[in-house]
Amino acid sequence: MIHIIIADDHAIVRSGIRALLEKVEEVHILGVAADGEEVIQLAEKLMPDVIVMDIMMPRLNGIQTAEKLRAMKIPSRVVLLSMYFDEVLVHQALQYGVKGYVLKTSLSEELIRAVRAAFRGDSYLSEMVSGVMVKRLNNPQEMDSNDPLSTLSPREKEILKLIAEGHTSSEIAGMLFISEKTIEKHRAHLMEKLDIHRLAGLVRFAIKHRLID
Amino acid sequence: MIHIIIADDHAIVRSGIRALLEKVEEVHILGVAADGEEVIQLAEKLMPDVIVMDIMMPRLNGIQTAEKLRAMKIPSRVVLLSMYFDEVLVHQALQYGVKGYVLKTSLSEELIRAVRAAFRGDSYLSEMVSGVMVKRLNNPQEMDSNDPLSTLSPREKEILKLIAEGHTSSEIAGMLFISEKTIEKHRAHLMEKLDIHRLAGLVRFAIKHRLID
DNA sequence: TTTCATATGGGGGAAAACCCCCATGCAAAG
DNA sequence: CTTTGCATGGGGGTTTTCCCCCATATGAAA
Repeated sequence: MIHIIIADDHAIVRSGIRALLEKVEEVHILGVAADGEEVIQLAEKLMPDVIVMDIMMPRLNGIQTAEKLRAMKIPSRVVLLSMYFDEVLVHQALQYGVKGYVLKTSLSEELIRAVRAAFRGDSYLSEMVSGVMVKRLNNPQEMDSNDPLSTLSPREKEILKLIAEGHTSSEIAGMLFISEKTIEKHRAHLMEKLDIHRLAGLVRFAIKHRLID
Repeated sequence: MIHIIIADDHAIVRSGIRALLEKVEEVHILGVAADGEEVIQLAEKLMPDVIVMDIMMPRLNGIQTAEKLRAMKIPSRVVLLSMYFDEVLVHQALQYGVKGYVLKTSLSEELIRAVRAAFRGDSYLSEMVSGVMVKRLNNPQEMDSNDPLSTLSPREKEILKLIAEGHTSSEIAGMLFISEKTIEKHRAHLMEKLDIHRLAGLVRFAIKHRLID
């Protein structure tokens, strides 16, 4: 029997995951929680084998909760669910002994696989996640990036901002008193570094990282 | 029997909601979809009684999908699921005949209630949602008009979303099975209506008005 | 009934973005 | 002292955007 606690701040998602996991025979759901604090309290009392929780929760988030569980020497294995793939979060999660990192876009079978692996003490990462992490291990130091913005030089950030504001390369060249070719060079370099190959993507990146708006 | 289609871009959530609704006896799940386009195709073929879908999806979002279903005279009732409460979205949703607006933070019983209400032709809004909407009805005129999104046709909004997601005109033409020239025409029309004459501006507009991100 | 918005489609062309190739100078790090 | 990253600049080419011109069909509104 795998004894499980489920945590997600969205009650419907919580119930959905519960219903999903309950279809697996060897699974028994001990309880559910809406945030990390509740997880801690429940875990202390119920000693689950596996805790399946969303990474984005109010009060204590998934990572912080995993950290605290570890500090309290609660032996439950943690499987994190995440909306997006975030390299930094995965990295942190693994440091705190998290056994699974599954994207919500993954098939439900992946979640079940992750739970089983965690129960055995093994790790399970969504394919997309593990792929990038392996690449990571091969060249570890290069960009310690807690933030992709930090991989950009000041000049690149300046130009990215102007691009995202809607200026053309020739306009930017005029503003900065340098050649249009240089702007294009920076633009290409930006795209390569960020692995974004379309203007629309650059604009979204700039907004997301608060260079504009 | 209530015949249902479920749509959410996160496979795990999708399966979870499916498992949840399948526990209700009179419910039968006809199919699931990952975005609005798939919903349209499935709904046309399977004629579900109720469509339960997330409001935030790639390609066609929940609101746009409801709008399109209505335009196509598909009689299925729509229940929208949303992460958070957004007055403008609820207002739009109700305009397009959406029968239910349920927050993901609601209890799963609420979703079931909403599905049953929709099946009967009634409406169901999460408590928090209905409260604010009633307040709204008491002073109706003030808003509604200055929303530039409302000046766009459904097709234009659909295409704006795809543009902002970073697709080229030819890609979009391929997705929608229409000519690249028509996409360019819509694009030009969009820019004229919004008085935005650069791609970067369109992306910022789309994000600001929650068509994406 | 005529007009208007919507949605569809096409030709052509200038500008911008995007993709290679090439190079120089400087400063920091190995 | 050589390498590496940053910033600068150019040649040349394809694709995409953006701007005109043109058109047809439908359904709603005036």
